[in-house]
Amino acid sequence: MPSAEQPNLESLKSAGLKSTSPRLKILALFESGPERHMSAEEVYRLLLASGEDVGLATVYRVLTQFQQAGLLERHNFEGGKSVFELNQGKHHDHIVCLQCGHVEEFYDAIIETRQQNIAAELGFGIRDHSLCLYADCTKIQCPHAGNTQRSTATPSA
Amino acid sequence: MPSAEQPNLESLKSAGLKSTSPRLKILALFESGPERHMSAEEVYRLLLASGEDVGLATVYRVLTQFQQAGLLERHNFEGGKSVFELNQGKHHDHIVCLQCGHVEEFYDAIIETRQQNIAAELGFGIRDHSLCLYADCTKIQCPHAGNTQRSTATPSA
DNA sequence: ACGCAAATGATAATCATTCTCATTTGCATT
DNA sequence: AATGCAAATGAGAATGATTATCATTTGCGT
Repeated sequence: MPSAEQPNLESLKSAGLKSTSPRLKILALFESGPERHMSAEEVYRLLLASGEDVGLATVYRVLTQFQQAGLLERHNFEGGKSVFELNQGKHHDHIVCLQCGHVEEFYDAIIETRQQNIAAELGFGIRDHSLCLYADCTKIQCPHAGNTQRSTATPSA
Repeated sequence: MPSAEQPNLESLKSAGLKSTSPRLKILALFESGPERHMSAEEVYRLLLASGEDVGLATVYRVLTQFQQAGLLERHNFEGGKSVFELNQGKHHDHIVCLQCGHVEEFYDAIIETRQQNIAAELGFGIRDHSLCLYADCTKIQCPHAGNTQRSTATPSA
């Protein structure tokens, strides 16, 4: 027998979390699911669709635990619901489709540097930051038309 | 008698909104109140505190109407609630205290330019964007300690 | 196999916000 | 100044996302 290779079990263990069925399934969904960025309800629906029987409350709990453990990142884009993605270590910003909520990623070294400089100029350190560009589905040929989006949601500046 | 000078009445009129007591009071609060950035509930509480009798639903309605009319800007920072500020025409980004939600403003031409470039590089136009830096109260000597902040709120990147 | 703390799932509760609807009010017109 | 009516208001119900509660189940060390 070859030596075991179960990164998910390891991730959970090192996070102090028991290796349970819902947790493994949620982690697997982020690692090999159809979408990198998912809300709690999307995760819930995908699990139900694949025949898994997990409660919505558990999904919320697990997502929050994973976020606190550093396995996932949480984003609060427009639309009123949190979106999660696998924490891959590499920082990046986002561009979100205002029509369907689909997310694309980008990274710009100049902006990152500038943010640090601004923080320094203002005399304090940034704990975190959020940069999100909003665009229309039509412009980015987004393949995810017709999703949910809160009606009154308006981009903040 | 000198010629009338009532910018608020004008603002409402040109927005197609009737000049009512709640609207004038809310507008006045943003123009000369203690805080440039306020949530619906903060507005509501300040009005109650100053003896005005407006309903919370009306505050929400009026804020949304003002935003749609271009009188106010709406921001969706961390903390789960929308924050409004007078639309002064000059675009700026924000730095938000993670402890109490107090907001400071800044503008950086380099970042603005860079965002346009990124949009161009990715091949589509930005409709809007949101840049927000998050810091701790302690670091910015924020005078507004002990306010509300959703416990699970986490900065998005 | 045991035992117990941790985890789960169903449901109630909470929070911000919007909707409903009966009553009131601004304002243009007599 | 009196009238009329659409627009606005306010109280409370409804909604949507998320969290808390609590009895039952399960992972895992002994």
